[in-house]
Amino acid sequence: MQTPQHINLAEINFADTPFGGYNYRVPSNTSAYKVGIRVIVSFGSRRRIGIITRIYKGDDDPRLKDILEPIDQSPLIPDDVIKLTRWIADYYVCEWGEALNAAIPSGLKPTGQEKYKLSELGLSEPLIAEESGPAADLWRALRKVPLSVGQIRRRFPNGSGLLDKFRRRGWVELTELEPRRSIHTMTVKYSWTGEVSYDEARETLPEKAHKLRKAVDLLDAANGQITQKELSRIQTGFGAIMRNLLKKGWVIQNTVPVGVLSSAQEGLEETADGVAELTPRQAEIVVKVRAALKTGKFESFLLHGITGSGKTLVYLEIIAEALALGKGSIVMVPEISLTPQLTGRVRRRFGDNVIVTHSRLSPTERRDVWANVRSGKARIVIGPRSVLFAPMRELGLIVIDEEHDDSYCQSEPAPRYNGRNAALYRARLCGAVALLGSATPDVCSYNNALDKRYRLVELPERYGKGDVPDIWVVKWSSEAKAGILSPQLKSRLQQRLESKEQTILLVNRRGFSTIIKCPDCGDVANCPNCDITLRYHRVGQKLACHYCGYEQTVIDVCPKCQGKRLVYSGLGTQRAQRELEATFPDARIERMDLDTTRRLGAHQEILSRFARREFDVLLGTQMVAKGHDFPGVTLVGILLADLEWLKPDFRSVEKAFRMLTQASGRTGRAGKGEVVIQAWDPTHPMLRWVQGHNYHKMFEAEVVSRKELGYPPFGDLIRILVRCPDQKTVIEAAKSLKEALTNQLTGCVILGPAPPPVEKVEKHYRRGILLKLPKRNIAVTRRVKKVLREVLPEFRNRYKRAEVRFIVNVDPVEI
DNA sequence: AGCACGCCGACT
DNA sequence: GTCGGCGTGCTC
Repeated sequence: MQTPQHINLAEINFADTPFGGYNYRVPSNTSAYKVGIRVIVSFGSRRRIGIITRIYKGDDDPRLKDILEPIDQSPLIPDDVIKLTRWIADYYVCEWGEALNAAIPSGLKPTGQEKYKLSELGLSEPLIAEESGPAADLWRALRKVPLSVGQIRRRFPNGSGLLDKFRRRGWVELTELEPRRSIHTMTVKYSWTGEVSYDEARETLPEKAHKLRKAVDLLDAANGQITQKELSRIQTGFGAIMRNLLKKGWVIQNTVPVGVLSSAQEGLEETADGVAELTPRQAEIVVKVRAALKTGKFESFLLHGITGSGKTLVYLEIIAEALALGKGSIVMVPEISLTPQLTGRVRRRFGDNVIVTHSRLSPTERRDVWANVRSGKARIVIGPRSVLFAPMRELGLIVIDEEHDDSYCQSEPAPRYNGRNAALYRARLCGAVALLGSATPDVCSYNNALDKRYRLVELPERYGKGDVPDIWVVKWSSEAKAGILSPQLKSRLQQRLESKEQTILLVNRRGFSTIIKCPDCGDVANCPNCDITLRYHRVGQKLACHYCGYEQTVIDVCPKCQGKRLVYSGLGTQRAQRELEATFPDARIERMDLDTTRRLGAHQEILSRFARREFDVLLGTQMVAKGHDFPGVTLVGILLADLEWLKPDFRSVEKAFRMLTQASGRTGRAGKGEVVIQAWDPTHPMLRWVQGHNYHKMFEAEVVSRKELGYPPFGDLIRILVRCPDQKTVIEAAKSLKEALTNQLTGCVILGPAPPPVEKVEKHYRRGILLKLPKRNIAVTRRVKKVLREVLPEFRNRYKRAEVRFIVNVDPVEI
């Protein structure tokens, strides 16, 4: 039985700082308040938008405030996603609000920031209008337009002080923040009233009223219903015309949500699909997954299928099954492969049931996508990492393509989470099937499969007549002065050019030269903000830092000793391009790297032109290695292969294997292909595994070395990065954090603090602390995270003024 | 994060 | 005495 004091309370979390759960009273009309809706509450002197994360009965307390009003009519964040964000916050040691923020589509976040405007008292301050000085300037600026704290700080010297003064005098007040209420984009719909028939209308209208006649014709053709949005696509300037019809009483208007997704879904080519017939192996896998789907219980599969083995077809069959069962599907793909490859095939098969999200969508488009998923209109949603938060009803399947891909890991800002693992958790919450696919699975995932945590299904053969390519490894060194191509690669490239076949060359480093050194004093051109050499870019004649984006003009005199013999050395894509053009003057060569694909659509454009054989050689960074089919390609050359496994990261061998394997997979789709790998050290064992197309060998070797060092999957890692503009402070802060952790933690190894490979980035010095926890030891993991939750806020507070940041990364992808 | 409050030294 | 700087603590 309830006591009278037991009233309805709500826990509110905010998606911005200050985070932390706060409790409010639920007003008497309780039915409007549900978990997952946004509400407006009073917080200190301000008003904030929060999300109800829990509704419960509790004792009243005079300190509690009432929720002011609800924003949404139905939950913005469905129940399972609320639980998912809670899990992310716990597991990845971040604020719940940060995780919630990741789950809200940008088109539904509050518009703008809070701004200050002059209060009545401020406006009536007569003196200041005449005076000069910063205060008067601010007053005049605010009289024109409200400004945010940030704007004031930027535009006025001592802005925060001035603002403080204004506040104290009561001259300013905050403007109301305006949440985006409607989850739909609205448009005006015109409906033919039928008071006159279309023919009568046409007779009434004068011959010359072309536009009015056109409007009537359009309405006639559209069964009497047309939206402003549709009209504006046909022709501009219908506004006045429709007002005219409105006045005549021929049409009525009302505001409706835009039903059809705007530009979001345009430009998605539907790639031609061959006859979709499953091989016996594929069919076997489909049967297994289908059976799991039908049980309505959580189950996870790892589909290990080499490049070209037909993983996509398996996905399509399972999605079809889910659709037939009335269940929704989420398909997660790496950002880069959101080109027509997979999306085109899914759309072709499932048409309007499919919706695609990607990073280039505007906030409004994201909101549309979100609304269409939630309404149940789209039963299949495809997108990168964030798609895992899609409000899909009756979720039955999550496909995670290229499950090993690092783009599933968000490193900045918090929540620093692995989208693949979070998706697995969501599948668990919903009783859905998770289907992870990869040609070169994450070593941890494969280990999970062997441990029976996932069910392993494999496609070891290429689908169709494609054959695995021959892979040659050759020694190459810059000292040889023979140019960037070894004789072996050069002659093969020559052959391809003669026989009109295509070649892909991978040089995983941007720019022209990577090191600029003065031979007289030994000085190397470094970025002023980071501990890294500047790269020379021939395009634009500049020196650039690839970490922070710093740029300066080319130098020909050493800034230290005025020596004039600066040496520009080191190979990047731009130098490779120039050397190739010099060696093969008739070849048509295109470069694809971050610098040539910055423009919207440029990436896809280059690939499409290559597919149409408009050029012979595609040269670029690792983006040339990922997921595209080019039947014309019969040669792949990989330069500087050693760079990959020399990276200071416990997963560098795994990553190098993957990249070389992926690149190799770009050839041989339509017959015999060849791959030439150039390396300083051609004896590296990893190269044998790549040559033998032997994932298992790589896996076995990695297992041995990681077991020895206690790295995943034989131990869990948590990395704490401490960064600060001052080197001394960062060293001290990291050291004392380590001490605090050492005192409070047992059962885990604490390494560091140590400077990371690049110590200084963007004017901030860094130190890393690494916690090695025993494998899957829930008790230890829990204790460690609990200690972090207690200790970190203390340290953040203590070092707040020194601008020290403490960044926690659970299961980091690099160390 | 913002904002209030309270404690100090520098000015009218 | 008052103004403004900055350190500390709270926001349901």
